[in-house]
Amino acid sequence: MSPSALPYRPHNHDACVAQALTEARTICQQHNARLTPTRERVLELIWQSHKPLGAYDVLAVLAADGHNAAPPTVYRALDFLQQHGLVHRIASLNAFVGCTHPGKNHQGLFLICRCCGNVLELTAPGVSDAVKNAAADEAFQPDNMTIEVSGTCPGCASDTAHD
Amino acid sequence: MSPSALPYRPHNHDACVAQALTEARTICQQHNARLTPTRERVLELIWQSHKPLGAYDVLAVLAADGHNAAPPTVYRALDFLQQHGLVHRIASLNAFVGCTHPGKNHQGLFLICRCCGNVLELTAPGVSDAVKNAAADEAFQPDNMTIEVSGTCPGCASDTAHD
DNA sequence: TTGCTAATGTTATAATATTGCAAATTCCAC
DNA sequence: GTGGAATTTGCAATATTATAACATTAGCAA
Ligand SMILES: [Zn+2]
Ligand SMILES: [Zn+2]
Ligand SMILES: [Zn+2]
Ligand SMILES: [Zn+2]
Repeated sequence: MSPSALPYRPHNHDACVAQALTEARTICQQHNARLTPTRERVLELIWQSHKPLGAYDVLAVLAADGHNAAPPTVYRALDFLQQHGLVHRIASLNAFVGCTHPGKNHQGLFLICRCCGNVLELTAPGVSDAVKNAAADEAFQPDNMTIEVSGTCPGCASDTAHD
Repeated sequence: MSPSALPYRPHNHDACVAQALTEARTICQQHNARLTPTRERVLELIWQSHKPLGAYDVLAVLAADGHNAAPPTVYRALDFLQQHGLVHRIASLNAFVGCTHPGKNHQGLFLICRCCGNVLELTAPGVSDAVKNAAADEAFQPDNMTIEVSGTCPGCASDTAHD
């Protein structure tokens, strides 16, 4: 199994978070963008697991933090993070997940487990090429793709196998 | 250009609608499902163009019809129509569009024009195979795919070409 | 300092979707 | 046809997700 399959097996998730935050700082510096405390905190929360988090979930944690935030605070932070390629929005869930390939130019494909909720982001150039070809056949100029797959991850499949 | 590229060029759209309704009746009969007046009317409204329609847009037209409907009426009708493969929900737009391949077993790929709003549904087996392969490489069992591409359709591209 | 821009706070509201229960309709066996 | 089950609809309330509009503050440079 490829090492990218991280969410599906035990791993040192604190290291995931730490790395994501470090990379985010670097990327924001390169972009001359300010990773303010609120933005950084939101990113950290999004990374608290490999399960997508809703904007209002983020909001609730901020509130618990003592940060008296309103929805726009969260949505603005999320917009910023998306803009800089640090998080992705999962359209089929109205939720957000940390990008596992930040800084790299990539088209994500998301494998969403219905059972455990974890999301694995793949780069899948083969898929985006196939989509581009299909679009080109219709003379359509793509500019953004949403590719999301719901199903069962290997962990959950083996859990339920011995029923 | 393939004949499926219908929304992007002038065509007898009344014929589109009529055919969609006829096929819907047939399919519901085959499924032993009841295409009630409300459901049929909602399907007709969804088909009023090749642009996806929001649930509340449908609701507004029903209201104008004199039908005193509440949101659940519309969402239930849309659920029914989705269940029977007569409409698709476009996750990136929170809106619904008529299925152009009803009755056929297919995985849709949607080309969404940002400019005119029209959506072309493709079957694109190449794409779904590529997605299935990518999923299989991670031992993931897909069960539903969302593949949506935003961009510029050929009509809109040629309109803006001579700027 | 002053003035500019980006970022945040705040309030309100818009837009999308669901729950739960009661009433009506339709279906089907008898 | 009639009774009873199952499906469909009506309806009120509410949940969830997202944005608009405007005031305030922080960061930064001339
Ligand atoms: Zn992790
Ligand atoms: Zn990514
Ligand atoms: Zn048409
Ligand atoms: Zn379809």
